[in-house]
Amino acid sequence: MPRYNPAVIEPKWQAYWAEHKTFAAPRLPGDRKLYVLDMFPYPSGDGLHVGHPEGYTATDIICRFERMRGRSVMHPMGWDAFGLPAEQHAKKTGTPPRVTTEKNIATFRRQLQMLGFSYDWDRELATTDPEYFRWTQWIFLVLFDTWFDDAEQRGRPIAELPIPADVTAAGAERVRRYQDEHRLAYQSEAPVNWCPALGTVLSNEEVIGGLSERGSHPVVRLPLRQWMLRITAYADRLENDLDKLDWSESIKALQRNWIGRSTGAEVDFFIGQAAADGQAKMSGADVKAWRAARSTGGFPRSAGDAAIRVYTTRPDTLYGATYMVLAPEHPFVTRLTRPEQAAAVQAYCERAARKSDLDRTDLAKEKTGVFTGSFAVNPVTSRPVPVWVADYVLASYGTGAIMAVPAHDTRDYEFAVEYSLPIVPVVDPPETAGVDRDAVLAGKAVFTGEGTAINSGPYNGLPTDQFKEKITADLAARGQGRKAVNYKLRDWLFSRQHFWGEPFPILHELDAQGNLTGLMRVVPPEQLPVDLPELEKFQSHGSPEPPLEQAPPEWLFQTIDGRRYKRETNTMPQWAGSCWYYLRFLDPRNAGALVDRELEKAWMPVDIYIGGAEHAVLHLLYSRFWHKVLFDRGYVSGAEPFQKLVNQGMILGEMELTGYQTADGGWASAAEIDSSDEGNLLLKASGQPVKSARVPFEQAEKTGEAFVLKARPEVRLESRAHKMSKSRGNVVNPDTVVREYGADALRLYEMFMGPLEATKPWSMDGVNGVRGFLDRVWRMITSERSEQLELNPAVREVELSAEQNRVLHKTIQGVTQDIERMSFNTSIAKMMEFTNYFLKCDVRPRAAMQTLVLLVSPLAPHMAEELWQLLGHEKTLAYEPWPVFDPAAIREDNVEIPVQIKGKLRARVTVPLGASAEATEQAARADARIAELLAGQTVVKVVVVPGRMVNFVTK
RNA sequence: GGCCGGAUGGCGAAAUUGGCAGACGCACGGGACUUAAAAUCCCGUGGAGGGAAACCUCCGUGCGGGUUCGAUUCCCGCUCCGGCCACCA
Repeated sequence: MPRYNPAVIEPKWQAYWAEHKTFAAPRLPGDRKLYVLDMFPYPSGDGLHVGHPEGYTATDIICRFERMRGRSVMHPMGWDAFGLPAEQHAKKTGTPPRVTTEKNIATFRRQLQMLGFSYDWDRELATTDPEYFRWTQWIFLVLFDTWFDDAEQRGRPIAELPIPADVTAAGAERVRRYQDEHRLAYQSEAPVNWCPALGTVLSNEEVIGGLSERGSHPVVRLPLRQWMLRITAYADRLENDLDKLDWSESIKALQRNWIGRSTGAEVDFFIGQAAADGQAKMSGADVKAWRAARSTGGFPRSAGDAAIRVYTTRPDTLYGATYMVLAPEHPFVTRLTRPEQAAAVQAYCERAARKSDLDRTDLAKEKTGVFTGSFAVNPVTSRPVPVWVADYVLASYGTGAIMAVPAHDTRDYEFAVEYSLPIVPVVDPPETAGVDRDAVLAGKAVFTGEGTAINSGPYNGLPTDQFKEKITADLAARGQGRKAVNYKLRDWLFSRQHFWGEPFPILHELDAQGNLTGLMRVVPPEQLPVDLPELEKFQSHGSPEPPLEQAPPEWLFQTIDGRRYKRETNTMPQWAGSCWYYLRFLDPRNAGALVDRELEKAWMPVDIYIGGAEHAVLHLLYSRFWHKVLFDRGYVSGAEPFQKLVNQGMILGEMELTGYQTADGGWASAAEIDSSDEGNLLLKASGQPVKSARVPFEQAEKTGEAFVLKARPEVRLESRAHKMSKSRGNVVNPDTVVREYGADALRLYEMFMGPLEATKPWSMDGVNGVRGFLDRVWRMITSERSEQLELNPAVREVELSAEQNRVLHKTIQGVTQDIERMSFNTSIAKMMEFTNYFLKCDVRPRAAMQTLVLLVSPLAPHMAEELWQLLGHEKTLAYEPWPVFDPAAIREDNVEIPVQIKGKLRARVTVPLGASAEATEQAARADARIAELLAGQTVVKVVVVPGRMVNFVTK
């Protein structure tokens, strides 16, 4: 019985494609271009995972399909190759990261080529290649040279930044510093997670509960000079432009959520100069004077020393603000702390400083805080409100200070209960709110929804939304507040204390003593790339400084025009290289520009981008940000890089039995475990098999002749799939699958499992099933009798019967539509139906076989090429025209339609295609069974959808 | 807690605009071929009931309501599962 032999056929065609450069993309596309991009992988030491080929197969099918439909296709692949694992491996073994990386890339390349993807391998790139990261550094220089013009909402060259007169007057150095403060790439002190025991800086994800993920060593937070990118400047555009993109609403929602735009108001609470000095309570005269100054002077850029500025989304609850909270890092904390509270406040702030953000959120349940001893004035009630310090207020959001409204904010309520602070309800919940209204009005419960204003002076009776508008305007008129917008999005911390990343093209000026002056200069673009130096050792050096501090002096120091400079020793994060790789693919060897403008204009944007949902936020947001900067500066022609985005679902491990109950409701017992095959027990009960319930041997013990399940019989029969993980031992290796079933089977199976975007479990039996389909196609077309490969004698040069023609054209139509909709699982089902039908035909017209080979070729290209050759063609089928279906061939003369009585199916009748509603109804009434059932009934109504169904409604 | 997604046979799933629920595949059962097994081919396979049989009846798309001649599909209210974010004022 001949079976398709992938071990021979697949390498043969892979070699053919490589030799003929079958899938080389044209430099410039024709008038119908298609740029199809996969999220390029990080080449880890574990090799390819079965999750990778899922998205890659989907894009490959689209590319092969569209090439056959005459489109110019760009389909490249590369490596996101910087990353910490190679550096950690270097620390352990001394193997340089570049060596490890190249080895891993070689493995990934081999595995991807083994799967027969139609990449243009001449465009392969790696982010770690100096000729690549030269342009990553170049883009950093663009960011460094750009400021964001709020009025025009776009990035502009730093040379166009207006300099205030007082800055100009202060001299050239002051001007440079002013410019530095406005660049999209700027420096700032930011805390890092320093682990002294490991001698390294850790990412937030590597710190769990204040201890390192590896080894559980203490981690401390240290401020360090870091590079930041001003992504917040682009927050509005990043949010608004989502509307133009063909992305799923869920991914858009994820990005919107991350950007986290909210509108509300900023409000100033008077504290007075005296209070600010921690000396005495403010006087009524101070308040009056401050108010008078504000009502004529307007709302200043900053609150000044005499007021605490807060941000709130609920200005309508201002009358219920009974206390205030400052974040422990708030600059006013020290000044507002009275001597008698100083010890407590200082202790609290020190404790908070040691906690990471994660720790703070872990303790979300228990609110802690400490009173400063000072008071501020509620701007509308004029009552003094106590000022507290608590770590449930974050320094990094809003103004780092809040007005607390315990009646209408859950966190404030918890805090107020804990510290017995007054709770004043100011929103009357509507009847429909589903809360205990009396409790809310008594200050015994919290209500966070909208309602009607109470206890709010002149605003009483206003609904929440009107109240917000009115009070914001009133505060603005008095110079005590203004409308404000806030974002959860923070500026992007862009530097890492790692070796294996892109060096920054920045030099820091040194003074005569060798200290940083704070001034810097860029490495000019023509001197890029700044390559990584050779490092002697990768051992930890016991300081939070970056590894590049250990670089040889000739790399580290430079003298230019008589001044000494030290290189920046931080490196860029892994996101940097992946932010713009889609541009480089278009022109990968260009030594004069990151991408030729004509090529960029011709190929961009990416038409289809497929990858995992784990990059739904960060990578896609960062890429869009960089692209917008490049767009503002005129280097790319569009504002968005990825027009259509599809997220493939996760592939889980095989289903595992977690408990069992027999089909008839009884319990399986050891005696009823009937047979076993490799690695599994097959459960039987009451003579009936428990449908496909397989128990891995590890869950059962053999005692004598019987098997005893370790699982307990009172547990229901349940099976469940889990994420693939090394620790669970359920990771499927693509090499094994290809060796056993072939690349075409792996590709086909991953597409047949279910919808691309769904999460779905792996099943080796399923792989075997689609392999069976490939064998059936093979047998349908090739000879079963001869040793030599030849056409099956049933395949003959004959006309198709009308029925065969109908099956053929229905298949063409269905497969074409399904691939267009990316519904690959159903397209495969339709080809299976075709094969099931034609295998039963004693004569299989050659034309039909040839068409099927073309239809299956995007999914199973190796076998298709082999069959195509057998059918007498010399060249690859990669550019054969895609089959077109003939509507006339599909049309049937008669249609069978269901006849219902009161919505229940009672009969089927056959009517001519295009029969009128009357004719259809007559045909239905003429049916013997329907006539019988309708006899003596009163038909109230007849619903006829011609060609679809008939429904008689009786009384 | 917030946002998003999902729930259909023993399992993965299909049903494109509200119109014959379960295509296709797996698993399982029966049969053919075979000394035997594998492979292959044929038949059956949502549940319950009735019938010698052809067939027939009822129930059935997580739960409870609603709209409709008709709901897996639309609306309202829940339950459970998964993902992401999470003291964002």
